[in-house]
Formats: sequence, C-alpha cells, structure tokens
Amino acid sequence: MDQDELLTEALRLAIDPPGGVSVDALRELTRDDDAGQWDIATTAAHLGVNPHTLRYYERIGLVSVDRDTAGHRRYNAPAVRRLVFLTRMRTSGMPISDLLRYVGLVEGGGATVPERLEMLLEHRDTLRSQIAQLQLALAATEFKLATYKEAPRP
Amino acid sequence: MDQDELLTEALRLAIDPPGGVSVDALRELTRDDDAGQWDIATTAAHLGVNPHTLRYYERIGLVSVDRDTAGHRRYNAPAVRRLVFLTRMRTSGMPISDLLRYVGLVEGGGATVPERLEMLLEHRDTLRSQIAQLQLALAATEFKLATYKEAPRP
DNA sequence: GGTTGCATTGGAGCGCACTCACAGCCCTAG
DNA sequence: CTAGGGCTGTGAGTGCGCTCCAATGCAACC
Repeated sequence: MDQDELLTEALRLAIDPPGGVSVDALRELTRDDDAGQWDIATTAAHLGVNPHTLRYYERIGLVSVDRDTAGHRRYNAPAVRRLVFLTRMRTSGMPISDLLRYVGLVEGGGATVPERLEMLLEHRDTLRSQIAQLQLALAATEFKLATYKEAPRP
Repeated sequence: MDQDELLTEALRLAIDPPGGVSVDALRELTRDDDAGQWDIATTAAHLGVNPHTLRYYERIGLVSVDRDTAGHRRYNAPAVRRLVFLTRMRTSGMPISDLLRYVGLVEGGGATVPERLEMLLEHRDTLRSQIAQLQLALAATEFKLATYKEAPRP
C-alpha cells in the first residue's frame, strides 16, 4: 500500500463506518444540489442517532441547519459531513465541550488551524491509550474465561 | 509461547494494569495474613479511584468489606482482587448494573458459572467491537491530521 | 374538511456513576 | 487534655449527554 492507497483507505474508514453514513449515501445526498437535503429523521437514521440528539446538537451550537418553508430542518451535505465527524468524535469519547471548542475554532478561520491540529493530536493520543486499555481488559476477560473453562473457581 | 506462558502473561495483564494495582502491591498485601489489610485511602490509591467510589461500591453491594475495631474499612486480598476485577470491567465500559448481576451470580455459587461465562463472553464481544470502533476513529483522526498537514482546509 | 403524523420550540426530566456535605466518632500528637 | 485529621453512614448534589414533554403547526392522505 502506498501513500495514496493509505489515504483512500483512511478516508473510506473515516466516512464509511459500520452503522454510520455510507459513502453511497453521501453521494446520493450530493447528487443534485437542489434535492440534496435530508430531513431530520433521514439524517438521524443515517448517522445512527436519535433525532432529539440532532436538535440538541443544533441548540448547543454544534451545527447550524437550514429550514424549509415549513420551518423544518434540512440537512445539506456540509452539515451532514460535519455531523459525521462530530458523531465519530463523540462515539470515540470526545466530550461535547471539546467539540464545541473545535467548531468554534473552525468558525474562527484558518488562523486556528494549529490549535485544531493540537486538539486532534491530543485526541489521537487519547484514542491510542483507550485502545490499549481496552485491549488489556480484553486480555483480562479472556484470561478469566480461560480459568472458568479449566477449573470453575470465581 | 506455550499455553502456560500465555496464561501467565494474561494474568499479568489482568492484575497488573498500568495505573492499577501492581502484582508487587498485591504480594505485599498478602505477605502476612495479619497485616495484609489496606485502609480505604491505600486501596483507593492502588486502584486509582476515589475513596468515595469504594464506599459507594460497598453501599450498592459490589463488595463486602471488613471493619477494624474502630469501624474503619479494612480491605483484604480477596476484596482487593474483586475490586481490581470490578474496576477493570468498569473502565472497559461494563455498567454497574451488570457488575451487580455478576457478583450476584458469584455469590450464587457454582451453579451460576454458565451464566457468568455468558456474561464474560458478551463483554468480550463488546470489547472487541469497541476496539474496532476506536481504531476506526483513530484512522479517521489520522486522516484528518493528514489533510490538515497537506492543505489546511476544515 | 378532518385525521394522522411528523415536525417545531423551550424547558424539564432522566439515568448513570460518581462526588460531596454533614454530623459524629476515634486515634494520635503535642 | 485538646486539637487535628481521617474515618464513618446517609442523603443529597453534580455533570454529562441525552431524552422526553407539552403545546402548537404544517402537510399529506382519506
């Protein structure tokens, strides 16, 4: 795998998680700019979250969402992409407060890129140690299972 | 690595986590049966939790803890071992309610071993998918970092 | 036109897992 | 002898992240 392939793979992983929005779905969303909008139920389903959660995210300022003539939310491609990122960060344990800070930085323009980078680096480290912790817990669990199988003593 | 070595390694992982109680500390605890007891502060420090949390765990029935003549808690080796297990399960995401069920089963005797096994197997699967999720999030984060490094666009 | 159904809003409520406050007891040091 | 500090039990409080409620409104189908 060369660099390009690695990046492609990472991108696929980044935006095509199991249980998350699929690349095809995103493509469908952007097919034509006019109809390329999802209502809250569709968006929530694609993201695997509760519609309430999407309203909550909007309320606290994590995303801004357009309205149709009836005042109903219409999620366009950029909003969905942001939500994909946000939900991914959330499910990997980044607190909402950090996400608020991050989107604040994004809104703040290019000058905030270093700070965003720092946040991402920090999160990467957090993820790595989380994974290590879980792998330890997994080993412990498997050991416990092994002891049960050999000689059942609690 | 043969079977024995694997088990030894797993055991080491199981009871010697980074930031958790160490094998040496446990050994120290069991050195002589008489002094082999920890007070709540020592125990909490070794487990890396708040003393309040230990009282809480006792209150809800996760462990039973002896008292000294002054009525202060004394954690003996079995109690510490159970707490090591419990905190490990907790930090790997098993809810308290499940832990309560598990210790209930342990109290219930050998007949509950199959059910305990089932719980552990389920937890193992949960851990595996958690790890997979986190690895995806890690890949996504690293991809984002890569995009920032090449052409800073949010 | 009426009913059904999903949407809207702000605010309240919930579940989890702690975490702390309070009043009182006990031991030790000075 | 007394002051300090850590422990005790119990109840209440906290923070997070949703999740639901109530009242209302539009929209599409029968």
